[in-house]
Amino acid sequence: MKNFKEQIAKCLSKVANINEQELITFIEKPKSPELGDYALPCFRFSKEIGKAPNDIAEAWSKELNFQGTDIESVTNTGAYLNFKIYKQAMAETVLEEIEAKKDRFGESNIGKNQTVLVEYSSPNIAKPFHIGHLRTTLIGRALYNIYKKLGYNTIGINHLGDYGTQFGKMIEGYKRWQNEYNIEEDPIQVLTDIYVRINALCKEDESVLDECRENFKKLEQGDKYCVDLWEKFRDLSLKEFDKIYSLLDIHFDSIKGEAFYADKTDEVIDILNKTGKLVESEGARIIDLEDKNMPPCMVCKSNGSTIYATRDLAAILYRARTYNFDKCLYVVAYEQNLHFKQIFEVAKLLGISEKCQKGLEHISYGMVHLKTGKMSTREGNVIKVEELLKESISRVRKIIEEKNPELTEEEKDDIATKVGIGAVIYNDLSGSRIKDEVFDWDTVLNFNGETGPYIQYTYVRTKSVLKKAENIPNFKDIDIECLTEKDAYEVIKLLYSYTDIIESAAEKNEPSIISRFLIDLAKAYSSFYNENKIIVDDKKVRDARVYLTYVTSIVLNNGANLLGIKMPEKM
RNA sequence: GUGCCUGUAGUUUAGCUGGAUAGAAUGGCAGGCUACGAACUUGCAGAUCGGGGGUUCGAAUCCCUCCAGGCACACCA
Repeated sequence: MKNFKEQIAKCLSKVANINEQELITFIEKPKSPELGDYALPCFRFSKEIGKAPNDIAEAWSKELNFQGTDIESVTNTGAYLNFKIYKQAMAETVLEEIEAKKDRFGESNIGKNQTVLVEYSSPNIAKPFHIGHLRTTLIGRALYNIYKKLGYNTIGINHLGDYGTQFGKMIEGYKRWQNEYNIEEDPIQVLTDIYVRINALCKEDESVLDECRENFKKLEQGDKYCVDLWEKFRDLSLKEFDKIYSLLDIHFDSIKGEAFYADKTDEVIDILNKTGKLVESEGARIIDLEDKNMPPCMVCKSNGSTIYATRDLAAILYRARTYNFDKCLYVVAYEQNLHFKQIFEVAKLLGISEKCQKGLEHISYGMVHLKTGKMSTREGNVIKVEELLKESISRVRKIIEEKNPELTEEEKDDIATKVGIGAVIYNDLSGSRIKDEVFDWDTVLNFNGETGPYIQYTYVRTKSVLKKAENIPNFKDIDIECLTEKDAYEVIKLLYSYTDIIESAAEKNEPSIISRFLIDLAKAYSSFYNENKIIVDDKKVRDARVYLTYVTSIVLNNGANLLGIKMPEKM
C-alpha cells in the first residue's frame, strides 16, 4: 500500500532541511476533512528558523515541489500546511490492497517473528469465574490476536491460580464439612460455600488459619491426602472454566498453573542466595528493594513455604529458558502493580538475558466494581460470567423474535449467541483498559449506539446489500472515480488507516483502539449507505458502490475478529 | 501516612509524545422507512476539560499544589 505520509515527508525534507523520519512523526490529521488529508503544524520550527510559524507555512507551501507524487495540493492556513492526496490514488491503493489480501488485510511482518508471551485469564480454581476475570480474558485474547496479525510469534498462557494458602483453606474446610455438601452437583458453588465458611472461621479463630497454612505446607511436600483433594478441586474447576472458554471461543497455547512451578522455586531461591541479596527478616527471607523505593519482596515465608512471588519468579526463569521471549505481557488488574514492579526488579537477579528482563511488562487494567462496591468471592457478592452471557443471549433472542420471527430456530440461536456475546465483549473492550468499570446490567445489555451489535448490524447490512447485488464486481472493472465523493471517501480513508490502527493498538497494548475504529467505520459506512443508493441502474456507479460495500464488510469482520467478536450473516 | 492510578456534557466516554472551532454515544427535543435491513440515520440543545497556580506564541494534554474516588503497601493471590 502506498505510504502518503512518507511521500509528504520526502518532499518536505528537501525544503525544510529536516530528517524525513522525524517529519513523519510531526504529520497529523487535520481537524476537519475539508482542510485536507494530512497536516503539518509549523509552530515547532519557528524558534530554530527564526520566523513566524505562519510565514514558514506560507514559504514552504510555495517552495514545495510535489511533482510526480500523489499529493494533489498543499495549502497553508495560518501556521498549518494542509495536504490533499489525490482521492483516486488513496482509493486505488487501499482497494488494491484489500483485493489482494482479503481477510488477511492488515497483516504485516513488523513483528519479525519475535516471541510474545501473553499471560491472561488466569482464574483461581475452586472459585467462580466472575466478571472480574472477564477483562483479563478478553483483553489478553485481543492482544494475542493483534500481535499475531503483526507477525509476532504469539503464545497465550493461562497461568491458573491453583496453589497457595487458599488451598490449605479449601482442604481444611472440605475435611471438616464434606459430609454436609454434594460436591458433584454444583462443584464450584459448593467449593465457594466452603471457602466462604472457612474464611469466616479463620477470622474468628487464628488457630484454624494456622491449620490451613499447615495444610498448604503439606500440599507442597506432596502429602497424598492433600494432593488428591487438590487434584479433585482442580479438575472440577477446569471443567467449569471450559464451558466459559468455549462460549467465548478463548484458546491458550499453554495452561500451566502456579503449581507447575512448585518444584522450580528451589532453584530460584538458590540463585538468589548466591547473589547475596536474599536476606532474613522477621523469620522470612526477602529481597530488599529500598534502593528502588519499593517495599521488600518476600521470597520465603517464615514457615519455609514459598509465596506467589516465588512462583512468579520461577515462571519467569522457566519462560526465559523455554521461549527466550522478546516480550512477556501480564494482563492482570492494576491492584497488582506493586507486585509486578517488585518481581520484575528481582528477575534481574535471576541471570536471564537482558532481552528477557526488558521484555517483562505488566498490562494493568481497571477493576470491576458493583454499584454496591467491590466484588468479593469471600463475601459471596459476585456476578458470574456464565450468568451474564446467558442473560445477554436470552435478551438478544427476544429481540430477534420481535424483529425477525421468520428465521429458523437454529438461526435464531446462532445469532443470539453471536450478538449476545458480542455485546458483552464489546462492552468490556470499548474503553481504555486502565479505567475502572462499574458493572451495570442496563449498560452491558444495551444494544443501541456504540455497541457490539451496532457493528454486527452494519456488517449484516453490507451482507444484505451484497446478496441483493448478486455478484461482486471485478476490481479491475471498478471506476474509482465514483468513490471520491464525500461519504464514500470517508469510508476509504478509514479503511486506509486500518493497518496503522492495528500497529497503534499493539504499541499501546490497547484493544479499545480497534473498538473505536470499528465504530468509526460502521458509522461512516452507515452514513454512506443512508445518503447513497447502492443498487442503482448506472452500472458504473453501482459496481463501485457494491465494491465499497464488499471491502467494508471484509474489514469490519476482520477487526471484529481481532476482538473476538463473531459476525452473524443475518440478525 | 507513603506510593501508583483515575477525574472531560445528566450518564458512558474519545482526544493526553502540547497545536486549528474539545469529537462521539446515551438520555432529552425535532425530522427521516411504498428505496439496498429503522438494532439505522439527519439536525437541535447540552462541556467553567475536578479547583488553583505555573511553563509556553499556544495547555484537556507538560510541571507544582490542593480536592474527590480507587488500588497497593511482608508471611493471601
